[in-house]
Amino acid sequence: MSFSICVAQCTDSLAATMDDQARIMQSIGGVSLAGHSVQGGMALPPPHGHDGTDGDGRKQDIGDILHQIMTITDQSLDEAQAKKHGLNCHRMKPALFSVLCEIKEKTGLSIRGAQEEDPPDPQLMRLDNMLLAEGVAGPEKGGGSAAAAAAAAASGGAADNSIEHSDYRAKLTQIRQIYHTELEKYEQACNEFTTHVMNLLREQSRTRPISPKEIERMVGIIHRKFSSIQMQLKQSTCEAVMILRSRFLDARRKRRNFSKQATEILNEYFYSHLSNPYPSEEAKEELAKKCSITVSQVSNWFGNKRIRYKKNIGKFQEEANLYAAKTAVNAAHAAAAAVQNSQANSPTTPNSGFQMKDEEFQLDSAESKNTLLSNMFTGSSGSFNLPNSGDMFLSMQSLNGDSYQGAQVGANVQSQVDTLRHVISQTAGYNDALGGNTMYSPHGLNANGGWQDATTPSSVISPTEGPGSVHSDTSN
DNA sequence: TGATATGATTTACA
DNA sequence: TGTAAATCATATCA
Repeated sequence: MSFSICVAQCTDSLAATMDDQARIMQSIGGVSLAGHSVQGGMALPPPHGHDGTDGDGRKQDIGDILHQIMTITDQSLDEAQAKKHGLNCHRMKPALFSVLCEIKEKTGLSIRGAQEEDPPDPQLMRLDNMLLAEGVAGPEKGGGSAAAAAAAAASGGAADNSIEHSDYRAKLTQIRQIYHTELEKYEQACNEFTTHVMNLLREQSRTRPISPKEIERMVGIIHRKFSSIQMQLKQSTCEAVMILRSRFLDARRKRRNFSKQATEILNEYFYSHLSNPYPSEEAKEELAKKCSITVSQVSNWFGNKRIRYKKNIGKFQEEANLYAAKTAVNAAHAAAAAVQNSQANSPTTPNSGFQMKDEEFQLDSAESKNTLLSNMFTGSSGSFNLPNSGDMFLSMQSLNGDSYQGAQVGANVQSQVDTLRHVISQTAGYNDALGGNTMYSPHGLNANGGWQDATTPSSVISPTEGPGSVHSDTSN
């Protein structure tokens, strides 16, 4: 393909040079080398018709010379070498050489085509940069992980994502390998051809005047030819990478819904921070970890949630109540655990039972409290299902950054009790909420639709909030 | 199959 | 740079 074109062009160039030489030889006139081989066994016929009148004869001569040139390859290598040697040793050779130099100078051959250094091709630079950025060119750095990682960061489903990611990387590695193999081949071919041409020219420089500069120029031409071929290779590689990437990104657009658990975790955080639903970076990371999604997905989710909640608060009322109830149950669990811990840690405590101040409820165990609260929320014992309330509670604990700390339990007991009482008093109104009254109010929203204190995102890790204050926002 | 839900992307802005 | 808002594109459901 391009290589053969290049070779053909170089061969043409060489043939043209030889043709020039033949013409020069012809024009030398007085210098006769009759009887001796010239240039690879080419015997110059005796000059005739030099007065310019015998045009046909001259044409015939040129025809003969050309014929001899064309039949050079018919001769054996030894024969050709012997003839060349004969020419080099000829007594008139220096004279011939100087004449050739003179003619060359006159015809300007030595400077013909001389050109200054080309500036770096911007297109080539762009291609190089892109290949470098994609990890195809340059040192291997995990197979162009940049694009894959960027795409992976924005896509969901950790497991599926990693499969897609590895698939992308495998294909990119394949492209990289092919690219490097081809590049190596081109470079090798370029070097071989350059060496060959240089040897040829050096060889010829003994017979005809060829300056090192000219050799350099020829090498430059060859290199330019090969670099244009390399550019085609780079362009093809870039296209392949772009296609691969677009396919990968297209696949990424096929979204999958988050798992139910992930949505619950996110919703819990959202509704428990309703007054300021702006998780900090740490909170986002924590949530992302818990939900097996990425931080940017958490950000997306909160962005969507905020806007959709704000747009249609009524629609989310039920959901808000649901999560408030869950939070309440969690808080109840926390309170119960706190009490139990407190009892266990303080055997001298006179009050052995957990009693509400108003004596309305006596909660002996977490289970009974859970059942009781569930009943309260739903008005019946079965309609409000909290299958994972225990798990949810655990997740809420860690979500808030504070693991339930036994050491602080004693100090927090009172606040836990207060919280529980608060929750219960709220849940008492939940039945009303089901009938149209609302337990949740968009209290976090300003009159102009913005969240209060939106500029100071809350953190999952909030030292001022104890486990019982998980729902601190919702309980307002 | 259309309506709705939902995750992702884009654009503008402070 | 993070967010609001609009919008797109796909998933899900009746």
